[in-house]
Amino acid sequence: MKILTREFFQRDPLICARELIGCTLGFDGTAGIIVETEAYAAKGDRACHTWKRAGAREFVSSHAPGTAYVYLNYGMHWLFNFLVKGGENEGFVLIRALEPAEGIPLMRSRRKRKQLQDLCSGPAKLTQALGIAGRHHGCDPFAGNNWWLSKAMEGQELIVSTRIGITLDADYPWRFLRKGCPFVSVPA
DNA sequence: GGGCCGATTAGG
DNA sequence: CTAATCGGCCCG
Repeated sequence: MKILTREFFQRDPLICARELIGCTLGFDGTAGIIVETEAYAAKGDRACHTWKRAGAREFVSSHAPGTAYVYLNYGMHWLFNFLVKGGENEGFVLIRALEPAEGIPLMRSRRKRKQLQDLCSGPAKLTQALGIAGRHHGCDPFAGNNWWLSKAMEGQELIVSTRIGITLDADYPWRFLRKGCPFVSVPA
C-alpha cells in the first residue's frame, strides 16, 4: 500500500480532486475509500470560502499543502477539505463521500445508523463517522499523527459533474465521483 | 449588537 | 418540505 506524500497536494485542485477518487483516507482507527470529491479554487471561484472570507485566504497562505481545512456548516455539520497549493492554482478539495473500509462498528455507533450506505455518503456524514470535527481544523495529516492516505487500485470509471449545494458558480464541472458507486452522496 | 447566509442532514 | 443551529461577514 502506497502512502501518498505532501507533494500530491502541490498541484492543481482539479487534478487533486480527480486523483483522490479511489484513494483511502484513514483517521484514528477508521478509514474509507474516497468515492466523491469537489474542487474549489482560491481565485475566481465564487463558491470558495476565499471569495468572501479573509480568514480563508489567510488560511491558504499560512498553511502547508495537504493541511486539513475543517469548518462548520449550517451550524451543526463539520466538512473536511484538503488544502491544495504550490501548483499553478490554489484551493481546496472537499471530501464528499467514502466507501467504509475500516472501523465500521465505530462508524455505526457514531452515526447511529446500521446500513453501510448511510455511514459516509455525504460530506458531513463522513466527518461524523471518522470523528473529524473543528479541533482538526489546521491539522497537518503529514505531520506524523493518526491520519493516512493511500492510493487504492485503479480501473474504476470516473464521472464528472457539477458541484452540489452551492448557488454561485454552480455550473463548473468540478465534482468527481465513482461511476455506479452506491456510497456517493448524490448519484450523477 | 443584529441580521443574514450557508460546500447538510434527518424526519414528516 | 422544513427545522435544526452557529461562525463569519456586513452593516450601523
